[in-house]
Amino acid sequence: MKKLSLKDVAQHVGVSTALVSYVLNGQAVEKQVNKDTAERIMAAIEELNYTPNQIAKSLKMRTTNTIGLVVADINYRFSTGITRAIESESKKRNYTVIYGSSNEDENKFSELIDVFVNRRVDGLILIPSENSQDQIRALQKSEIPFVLIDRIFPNIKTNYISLDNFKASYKATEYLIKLGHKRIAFINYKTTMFHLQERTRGFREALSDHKLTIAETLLPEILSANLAKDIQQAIDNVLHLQEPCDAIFFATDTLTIHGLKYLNKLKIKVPGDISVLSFDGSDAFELFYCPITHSKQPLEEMGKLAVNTLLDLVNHSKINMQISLDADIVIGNSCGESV
Amino acid sequence: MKKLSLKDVAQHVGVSTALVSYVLNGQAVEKQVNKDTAERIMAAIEELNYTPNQIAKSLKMRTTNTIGLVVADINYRFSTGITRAIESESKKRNYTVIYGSSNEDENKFSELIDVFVNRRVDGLILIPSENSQDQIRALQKSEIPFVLIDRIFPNIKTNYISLDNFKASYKATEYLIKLGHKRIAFINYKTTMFHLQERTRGFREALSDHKLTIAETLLPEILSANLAKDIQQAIDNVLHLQEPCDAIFFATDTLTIHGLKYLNKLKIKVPGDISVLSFDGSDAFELFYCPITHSKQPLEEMGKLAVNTLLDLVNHSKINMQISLDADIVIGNSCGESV
DNA sequence: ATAAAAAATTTAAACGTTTAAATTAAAATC
DNA sequence: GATTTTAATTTAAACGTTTAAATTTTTTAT
Repeated sequence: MKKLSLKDVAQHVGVSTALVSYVLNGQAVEKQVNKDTAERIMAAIEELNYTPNQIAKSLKMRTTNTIGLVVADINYRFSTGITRAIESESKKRNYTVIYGSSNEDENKFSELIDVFVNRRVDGLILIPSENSQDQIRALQKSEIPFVLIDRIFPNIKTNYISLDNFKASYKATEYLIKLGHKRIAFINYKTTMFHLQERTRGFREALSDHKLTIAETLLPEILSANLAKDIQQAIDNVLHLQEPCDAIFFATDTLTIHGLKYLNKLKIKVPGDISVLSFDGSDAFELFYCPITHSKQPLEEMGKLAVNTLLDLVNHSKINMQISLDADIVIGNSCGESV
Repeated sequence: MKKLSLKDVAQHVGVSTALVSYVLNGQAVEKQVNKDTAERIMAAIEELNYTPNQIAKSLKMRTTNTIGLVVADINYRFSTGITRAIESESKKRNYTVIYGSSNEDENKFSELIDVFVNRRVDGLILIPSENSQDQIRALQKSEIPFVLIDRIFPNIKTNYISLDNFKASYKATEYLIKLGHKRIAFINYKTTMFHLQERTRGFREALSDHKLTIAETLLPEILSANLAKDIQQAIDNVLHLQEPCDAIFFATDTLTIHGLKYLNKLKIKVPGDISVLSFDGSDAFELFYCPITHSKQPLEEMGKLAVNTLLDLVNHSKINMQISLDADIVIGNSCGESV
């Protein structure tokens, strides 16, 4: 059962390939194809069950109707959420997504982009890994459209859809403060990534705006290479200060998970002994005995906006979009809300 | 910065496109290209930073070096695990994966396959949704190679990589029995899917082989459309029999999660009040107070085998592979192990 | 020096589309 | 019925590769 070509259906109808192409692409009226002929062609397409060869089409049109998506790690809840949103929005717009995960490795990130560019994707949606500025700059020099999601580089002017991490963190911190917490620890990665630094900045500013002192001992930094141990160390430290802390705000869901595991191990009760607030939720929270209060990113919206922005760029609009969205706080019971 | 073509580098060197193509594809010696010329061409490729247009190449070669992957739902742990494995193995073999999620919808499943086929993927790796037999049969008639993972149709002879679900379930049940449990409930979906039915079969056979009576009341069936409520109902039922059950074996990780949430709510302690065994693990288990004993599928291996089998097929080997793998039991403490 | 053999290179068609331009057929106008 | 206008269709080049076959150049043998 050889795949048939447009030529085959043209021959079958007894007409040139041009006509078939016209009716196939809905240009029948525009190109003044005889109505009767058009119908015969349509019928033949149906009958022979012909589907055009996208590869040939792509070559001719110099566009592939394909979006390349690089996520930071497929195992992140953020990644699957955003991927789902991007995929469904792309499909609506008749685009296919090619997909890859950098696993937080800048080299793999670059490789994936190269592969996608060679495949002539029409555009890229990227969650860049740390230290990939050079790669992003190189991309800018090429003419291929791209938009960043989630993580951005403040020194590089690109199109992006991101959370207003500063604001989200500020608000979440404020939420803790208003519940009466005075000694709040903020556990974040030691990182050069802007979006995470912004979370720290938001935390600090909220404290100082509410006249709380910022104790550096309450701001431990975790090395992701040494995640589990560093978190245990950090928690031990903030719990054993002479003025111990009354709440911990974790800067990512992964940090929260590791933190809660350790608190479980120490038999420290949430929120009885200590309050916990998480940046981002996780399926893993579901089985914790106490619903974890967390700020929640609008993944659906981000994905949708990313696709729409990208496709605008693909269609040669000269827009320049820097979109920052707000997070919601999902209120659980881990900050002592019901007390 | 216009993308340059093979012709451009040919002109730059002052040579025909054929030669450039030969050295580009490592056929320099075979095609007796002058060593010096070959070097000049290489140099030019480097200098101009030329990369071939994969689209044009695909059109000519009638192969795209692309694999289409359809998973059942991107949010399943199984999906992300297998995707990761497939992606990394594909990359090793110089293939790109195009990817989509059917969200357990047979129509979306079909659509995705159509899109991929139109894109001329070289082959497909599929986790079929329920009721997609017709689609699979249709695929068989086309000449495109594919392999199923995880879920298979016993009445259709296809290449597949799957778990031996019967055996895995049998062994897991046996594990419970050997720990002394006598009244074991098995909570599964009401489904036509073979792999899940096999789990039930394994459970039943293990019981009868160990001379335990099979009480139908201990085998509730859950409608996935009514997941949360059905599970609560099911748990209520098996707990309030006159001879109540001493262990629950959940047939999937999702069922386990919902089950544990409800047990939490009822303040029923695991394993103190009841033992719990899960088919497949989940990140969500991490924060449960008790490590959940579960059988674990070899995702890495499955993904790798799927890619290798598929690529064998793509290369016209006439193999016929039905591979069934064994699961491991990851021992936690939820079946009363340490008592 | 010439013929034959081997090495190096080029030519040109093909993959399956799209589409501007050219051509032909039909209808309208005088 | 000749001319113009409009409608319908075809032609052919192009997209960027690959590769069999043809051609040219160089080397070897006589």
